[in-house]
Formats: sequence, C-alpha cells, structure tokens
Amino acid sequence: MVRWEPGTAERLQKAALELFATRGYEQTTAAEIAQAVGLTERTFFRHFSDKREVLFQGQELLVQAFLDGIDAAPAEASPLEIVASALGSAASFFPDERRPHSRTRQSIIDRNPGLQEREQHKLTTLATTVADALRARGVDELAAKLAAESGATVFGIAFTRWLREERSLDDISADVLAELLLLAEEAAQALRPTR
Amino acid sequence: MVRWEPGTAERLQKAALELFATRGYEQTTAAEIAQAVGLTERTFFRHFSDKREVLFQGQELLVQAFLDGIDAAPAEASPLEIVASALGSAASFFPDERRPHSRTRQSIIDRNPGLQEREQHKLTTLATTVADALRARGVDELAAKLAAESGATVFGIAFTRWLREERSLDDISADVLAELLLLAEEAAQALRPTR
DNA sequence: GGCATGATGTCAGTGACCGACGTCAGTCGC
DNA sequence: GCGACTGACGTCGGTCACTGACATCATGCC
Repeated sequence: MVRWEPGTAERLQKAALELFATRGYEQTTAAEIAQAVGLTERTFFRHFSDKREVLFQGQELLVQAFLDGIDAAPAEASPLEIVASALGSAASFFPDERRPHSRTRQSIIDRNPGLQEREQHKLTTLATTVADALRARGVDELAAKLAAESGATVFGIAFTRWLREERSLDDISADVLAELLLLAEEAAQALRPTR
Repeated sequence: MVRWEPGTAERLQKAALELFATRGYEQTTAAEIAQAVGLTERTFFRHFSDKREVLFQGQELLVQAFLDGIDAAPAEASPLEIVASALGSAASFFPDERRPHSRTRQSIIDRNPGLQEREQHKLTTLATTVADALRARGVDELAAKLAAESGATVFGIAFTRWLREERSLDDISADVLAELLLLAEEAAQALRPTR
C-alpha cells in the first residue's frame, strides 16, 4: 500500500479540465481542483507553477516531436524543408482519436484571454526551441528564426483547422505550408523586379 | 485650475516605467506606482485593466499604422505585398529617436515571463487585426491569416534587431521579409518536385 | 443656485501564489 | 532491524493583484 496515489499531476489535470468545462475557468478555484482529488491548494501549486499551467503541462512531448522531426530531416534539407519534416512528426502527436479531448480543452482556452496568452506563449517557446535546433544544424540565425516561426504559424493554423475539419493534421499542415510557399512566391515575383 | 491633472494614464505609465527599470517589475507594486503620481491603487486599475497593461497601452496606434499601410497598398497587390506596405507604415512608427525608450522598455519585458506573454499576445492580436483587414480586401481566409502572421513574425524579428543595430526599422524589415521570401522559394523548389 | 457628471478616494473582500515549518511512510546504510 | 534521510504532502500566515459598492467633490450646464 503506497502512501500517495501516483500520477498526482495527471489526476489534477483531469479534474481541472472537467471543472473548467462545467463551471468555467475563472469560476473554478485552484483549491476546488485540489479538493476534487483530495489534496490541498498548496499541493496544487507544487505541481503547477501557475493555475493556467494545469492545462498546458505536458507539451514538452510535443516539442520533442518537433525536435525528432528535425533530426529525421536529411542533412541537405533547406530550413523550411526541415520544418516541414518537424510538422509531419508533430502531426503524429495528434491522432484523430484525440480530437474530442483537444476540442473541449480548446473551447476552455478560447473563452479565456489569459489562457490564450499562455497558449501563444507556448507556441513562441516552441518556435524558439525549433530555431535553436535549426541553428545547431548550421542554419543561419535569421533563417532559423524565420523558418521556426513560420513553422509555428503553420502548426497553429493547421491545428485550429484540425479541430474543425475531419482530416488528419498531417494533411492539413502540408496544405497550409504549401499555401504559405505559394504566397511567398507570388510576392517574390512582384517585389523583386521592383528593386 | 483643474481638479485633476490631465493625462493621468500617461503619468502613470511614465512612473511605472521608471520604477520597473530601477526596482524591477515584480518588486514594484501597483499601489506604489499610483502613489508615485499621487493617486490610489484603485485609480491605477481604472486606467489599466491589468498591471502589465501599463506597459502596453497605446499600441492601438501601432495597429492603426499597420492598417494605414494596408490601405495604402495598391488594389492589385498580393497579400504579402500588402503586408510589406503595412510593415513600411509601421516602421515609421519607430523613428530612431525612440530607440532609447524602446530599449529600456524592452529590457523590462525581457526580464519577466508574464510581460513576454502579454507582448506576444499583442503581436498575435495585431496579426488577427491585419488578417481581418486583408479579408476585407477580398483576400482568402487562409492566405490572409498566413500573410498576417508572417507580417507579425517579420515585424517582431525586425523590431528586435532594430533595438540592437543602428539601422532604420524600415530597412531591417525589408531585409527580413526578403529573407523569408528567399527561404520559401528555396523550399518550394525542393518540396514541389517531390510530389 | 441646483443638479448631473466624471474622475477619484475608501473600504472590504476574493483568490492566486509563496515561504517556512511540521508530518510521516517508505528507503537506505549499517 | 534501527535510525537517519527523503519526498510528497498539510498547515499557517502573509502579500499582492484585482473588484464591487459607495462616498466625495470640483466642474459645467440649465
């Protein structure tokens, strides 16, 4: 017999999601979440630096998926090709079965500005990590930042669509990235001769 | 003789910046900022919805600059061309004289994760607004989002460089955008034939 | 002169978050 | 098999961001 049930953080996250979904984020107290699993508010904040973090902790795995995708890219790949590989790897992190869960989670975030801020911050952190990985492969700093941020943008837009449509995230990501390349080519043709 | 000095919000912002710069953001209380200009904490929160907002209020003008740049773009311009125009307009919002002020402000933000979150949120809001404006000009939704986010990315990177280098923001923005287009072309050549 | 107005002050409260300290079941060295 | 140690938790007290309700009072309009 163990003294404490394992997976405390996970149980807190599950309870939080349910409470947020029914009562609303702001109407739910950190102490209430803790009580729901038989713990104290203080313990809640030992597992999550923030009340918001209860909805975001665990994204290191997504970041790792991006990093794995980068590693999987061939050595001669251009920055955006590497990013494309990372996007593919990240897509496998969201199989279609996960859609319902992601939807309720997202609906909570969409209703609270503070949570949206955190979500965007995580995306930016992701972009920074990706940029670092690109630079480690020898990509120039500016190119690394641009490619990484573009990847984050594509991922963000694709993820939003994945929640609505029924297609796979991988397909959607590819389409969104292709559209970005199209836009850029179009602009390059118009902007370059002007110089 | 007026009962209250005008420009209350501005005075609060100035006092806040000084206190944050010397004492640090977290070590400065909203009540202290208010006291510094002879007001009450309650009044502070009547002018700013947030403690953080004291550093960000006023950015509607930057958004407006982007919007003006969009309006100034010719009707036949492609989405990213319109964005380029918006970037040019936004650049004039940051003349070189403003660099010192921007630098101290940014150093405060860079030292506090919460402020970084807010900054990124503002950038995203800007991108959303730009995307709406693009759509109002008839740009397809996906293209509008991508172009707007790319613009925000370019602006963010260019702004960071502008704080360090001594070149004009306009020049830097143009360079960063050009690099993005280069990256995209490079990737398009590699990715497209693969299909 | 009286009255509406708007910016402010006062007060009392809630909830997020933190530091310090105590508790206690399991683990490890001997 | 005992005592020191550790790690996850509880308790307590406090700070500070933020809010609603209500009072105040110069200004300007009628």
